[in-house]
Amino acid sequence: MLDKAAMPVQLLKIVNGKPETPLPSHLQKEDLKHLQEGFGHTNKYFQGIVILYYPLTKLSDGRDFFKLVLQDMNNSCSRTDSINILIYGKMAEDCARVVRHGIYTKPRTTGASETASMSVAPKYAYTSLNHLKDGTIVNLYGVVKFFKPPYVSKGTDYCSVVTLVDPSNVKLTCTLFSGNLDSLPKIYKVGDIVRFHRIKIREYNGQMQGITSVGFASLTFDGTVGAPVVPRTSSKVYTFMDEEQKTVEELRVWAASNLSISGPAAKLSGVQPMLFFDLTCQLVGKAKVDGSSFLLKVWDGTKCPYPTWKVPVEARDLEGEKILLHQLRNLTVDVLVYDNHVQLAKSLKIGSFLRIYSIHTKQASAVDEDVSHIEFHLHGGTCYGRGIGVLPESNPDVKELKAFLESVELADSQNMESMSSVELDGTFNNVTDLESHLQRCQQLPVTVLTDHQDLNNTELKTILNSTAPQQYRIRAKLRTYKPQKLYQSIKLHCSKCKSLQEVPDGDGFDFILQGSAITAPNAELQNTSWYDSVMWTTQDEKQRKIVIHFVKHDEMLQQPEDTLLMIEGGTLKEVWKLTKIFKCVIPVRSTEDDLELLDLSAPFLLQGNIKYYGCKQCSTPKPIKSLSSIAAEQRPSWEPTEIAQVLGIELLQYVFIMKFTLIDGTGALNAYLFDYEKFFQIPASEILSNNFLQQKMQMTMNTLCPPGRKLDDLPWLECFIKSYNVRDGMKHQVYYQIFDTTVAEDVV
DNA sequence: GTTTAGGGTTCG
Repeated sequence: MLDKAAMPVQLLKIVNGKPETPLPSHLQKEDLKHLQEGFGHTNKYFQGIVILYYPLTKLSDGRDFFKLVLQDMNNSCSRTDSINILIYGKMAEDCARVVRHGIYTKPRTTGASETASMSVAPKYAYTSLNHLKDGTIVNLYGVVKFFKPPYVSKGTDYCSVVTLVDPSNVKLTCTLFSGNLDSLPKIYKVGDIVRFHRIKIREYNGQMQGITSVGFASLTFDGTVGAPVVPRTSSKVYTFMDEEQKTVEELRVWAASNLSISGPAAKLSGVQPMLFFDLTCQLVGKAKVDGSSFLLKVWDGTKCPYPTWKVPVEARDLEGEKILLHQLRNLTVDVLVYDNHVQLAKSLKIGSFLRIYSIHTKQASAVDEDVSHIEFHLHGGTCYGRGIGVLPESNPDVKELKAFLESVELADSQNMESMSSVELDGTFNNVTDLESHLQRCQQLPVTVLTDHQDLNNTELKTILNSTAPQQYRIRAKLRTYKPQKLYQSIKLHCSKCKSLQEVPDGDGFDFILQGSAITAPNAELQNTSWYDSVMWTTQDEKQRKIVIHFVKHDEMLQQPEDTLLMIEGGTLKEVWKLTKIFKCVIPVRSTEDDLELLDLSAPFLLQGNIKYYGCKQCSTPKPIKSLSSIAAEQRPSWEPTEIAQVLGIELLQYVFIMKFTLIDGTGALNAYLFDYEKFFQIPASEILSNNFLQQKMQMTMNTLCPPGRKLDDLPWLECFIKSYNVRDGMKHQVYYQIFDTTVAEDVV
């Protein structure tokens, strides 16, 4: 490549290892080890891979200067495997231009470094995974497709196995070793993005393999589109600038549509027997069991719906806060870890946040048990990435978990406080006293009125014998209720035609999205005065076209959390991911002259976890351009009601519909609860997508109607009910509905 | 100088 300074720079295309156009015959290839100081090398050439290059700079005499490092790809393990090349003058500029275009990452054009250092930051060259060659040491980027969190190997080091993919669709499995746990990449989930420097490439079993070499260093990034690009690393010094940021962002977008990344992680409340899953949790206690197994007591704030096993251990072997272990005894689960995981498990700190990968839930029953229980095992070995990872407090999943655990702990400690005050109070010396105290508590109603306190109670018998319509105040007990599965109580209600309908499931939405993706995007509807559009085609064989229209405000794009966007051709997963980042997402498709909403069986708007639907009967969808009127407002709030109104959509409201069977000793009647939010103090719109609220509602219902209680022991409810007539042909019936009533403050 | 593991679920 370098012959005489006057020779113009040419880019040679290498096909099947040979230059497409042959090199001049007088040139001879020279091996790096035959180069000698002080010798002329006229008519010789050296071939190598650009592993590093520096920005083109000007010397004090005005000449251009370019430095790059080439590595001999056939000889990279020897000590003299690379050569520094310094180029001056016109050729420096030409060479810099060729190098920039020949490799994966493009260099910045400015020379400023982010650090205070005076030195010029080097430009690393990155090899894409389809261009790896045996025996080379390279720098590369990849999306994590599979990984084994660091574990203790049988040798002297920790080991972590990581499989990467990149947009060339080539996979590379890397086996990384280090005596220092901290210097292995901090990968927490599939989809994370890594940058490896100085990884050695070898061929193993007919495939390329990566392995740590001297000076190996890594950066790891969250793979979520839109998340901050913050590297996780143990290196104190690393180069990371605009190009690197751009590369990570590009890989995120690529991964989002080309890699299947599993959805939200399983919680203890969602475990099923006989499966493997990853659990994100906090360590509450640990204990040695025997030589080959070790016990971890963990919780994630949710309750496992099955009885769980308790591993018997000596009390003195159990490490952890005794009080907390007792308080959380019904929420913690015992995880038994085996063999190679024991050493790591022993070293874990109580209180730390863990992700336990590929836990096995096993159904079993002990001899003295009637019902079976669930056991949690982390078997020996590292198949499927089985292992334990410690998550830092800065991890977004940990932040979310912490907030959740704090809310659970708060509720729990309040109960503990009231219990201990009862227990500590001298008046309650024995069980009978305690019971009578509890009974007195039960005299207090578990629901209260929000209005009409001056009205007197009416007995149910009197109400049943009266004509409708009328309103009453009652004091009654909740004998039973329907539906027992609380999520079934959520319906969609149209306030215009009064119809009720089931909340559609995700499959129907997926089907409608798939159907709409057939419609080709209309280029004329992109980049208008009120939105900017971005279109791309997926890399897979489907070649799907996706367009995102970002609605502007004052001709400017807003922050993602304030932005409404419309999407054409997206999948369920893509739409769902966008809702995590942007304020509002509206799925649309192109017509000849405007974008339009999809079928109203699909949500017309998604905000956070909430899907908003329109009434098919009462809506008259208007062209999408009607939205521009909201975009032009002073501060667009993107309220669903307002969006629905301008789009001609009759917004369906989420409601709880339940049937309460009430008794008071004089009679029994069924009263309907029709509630948006007031009764449970939980928005009906949020409950389907919020596990915590579902548990909260279940707890509320357990207080109103404690399972397994005798009639006498049920708590009292204070309610307002109204009677009304329903005539259906010849049939006439009186119905009752609860209103102006809410669950008591101490019950919520 | 340079092993370890080299992805693909279970003894308990």
